[in-house]
Amino acid sequence: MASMPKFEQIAIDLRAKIDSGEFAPGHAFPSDREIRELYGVASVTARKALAELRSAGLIEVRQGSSPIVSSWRPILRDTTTRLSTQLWGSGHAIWDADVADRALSVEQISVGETSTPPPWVAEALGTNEVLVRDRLFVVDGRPVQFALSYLPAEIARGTAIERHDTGPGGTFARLQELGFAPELFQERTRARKVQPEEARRLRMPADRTVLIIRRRAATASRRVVEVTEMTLDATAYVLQTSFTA
Amino acid sequence: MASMPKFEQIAIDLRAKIDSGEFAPGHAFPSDREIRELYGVASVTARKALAELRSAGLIEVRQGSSPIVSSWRPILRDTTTRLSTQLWGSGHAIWDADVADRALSVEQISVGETSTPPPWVAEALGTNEVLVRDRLFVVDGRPVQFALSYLPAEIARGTAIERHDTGPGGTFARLQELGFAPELFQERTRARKVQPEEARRLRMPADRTVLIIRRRAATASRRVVEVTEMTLDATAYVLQTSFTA
DNA sequence: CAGTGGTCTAGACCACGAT
DNA sequence: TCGTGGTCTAGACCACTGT
Repeated sequence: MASMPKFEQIAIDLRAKIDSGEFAPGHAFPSDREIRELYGVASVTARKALAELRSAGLIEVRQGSSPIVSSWRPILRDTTTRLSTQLWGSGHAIWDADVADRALSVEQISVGETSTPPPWVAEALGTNEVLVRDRLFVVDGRPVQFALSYLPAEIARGTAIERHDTGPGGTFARLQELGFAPELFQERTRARKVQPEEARRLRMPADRTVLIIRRRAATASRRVVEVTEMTLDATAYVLQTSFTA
Repeated sequence: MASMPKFEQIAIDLRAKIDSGEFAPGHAFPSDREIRELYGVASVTARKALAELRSAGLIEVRQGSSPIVSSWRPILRDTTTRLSTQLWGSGHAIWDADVADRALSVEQISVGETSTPPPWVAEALGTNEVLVRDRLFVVDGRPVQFALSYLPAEIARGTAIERHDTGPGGTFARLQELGFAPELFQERTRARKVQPEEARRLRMPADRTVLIIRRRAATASRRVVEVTEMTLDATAYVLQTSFTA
């Protein structure tokens, strides 16, 4: 295809060399200067090709040293099973189903109250007095997601939900003990470019995509008892959902 | 934030002017030359700011004339209800639930057989002899998705599934009549940059993101009778799924 | 034909990391 | 200190659109 832009041609060529194993995961990758010389193009063009691969998550880029071919394996996040009663009812945190074989840590936990939540939160919960739980999830040393959870202060105040460690089964198990067992769930997901502050927190390139998942959890009597907004590095995840007709 | 790049500053500023209504949906937007003069930057910088907004779906860009502020409202695609028995069992195509109030058309339908399907298709269906249905979905004049469906030729050959119009209830209703009613479903979704050929078909900018959804449909006896790969313009959709604990 | 978007060149400056 | 990535300038050429 002679009509294809140079930067795209170069990106495709380099991508093929990753797929073929010529550049192996965890090893060095050509710098922009080397690409300039290899393909005989200007700086901007070489950088645009590099940006493609970085944005796609194929290479990891740091100032001061050459890029490295990524060895990341995406996380499979199953919407249904991770929230099933079997899991969070039997002493497992809902995250367990995602990364059973991955090294996981939860960092930067903060808990607090606010009376000025985002409008969609206030509308969903039916109150402005909410407890906010904020945390960052790190897998294999890589930040992959942060999540903001909101609960009615009326329910959560003075309970283990206010603590950093909410105990076995997590927030949902505590809600169950309080008589507000979540049974109905709805998630809405969209994709958009990451915003600068989000990119900083997730230590990801500024031109990458995030998945925004907003979840509502309600009791059997349809009272919404928790809403969460999750911000995921799109290159780190595959979302899965299973259901029956 | 003095440390923010110029192109980002400009993009944020222009975005704010869209949000505030200074540039109204459907109306003209500054060209790159106007942005160059407004902000006193070079061509490349102005273009990078414009590319941000175009990539986010906020403006529509055509060579030869100024950009236009987009008036698109995202499609809500509900994974669960759109596949419920009530819908496709009662004479509605599964798409109906998505766009009940939108002008929808299905274009570029092609049906054929192949003995060299993608590996994941052959593995899921347990055969290399498959029927392929390919179609493009257009909403309000905008291509928003194309989908490739694969069924075992053994089941679909000689049935209405081979026709462009599969009749009331679509493919799943025909499968039900043939004794292969789909009852178990699994979807896997990931986001990545659109590829050049995909962008051409969806008439979307080359730097945008697509959502790739792979669905498996199986009978109650766990025979996989259909798999589909859907390619969605990520700016056109919000994905929704509802479930119970 | 003029204006526009898409791409590209050949430089430049800065911040950062490894040595 | 030197190579790297991130950004930016001031031009240029081409393809396309509307007048």
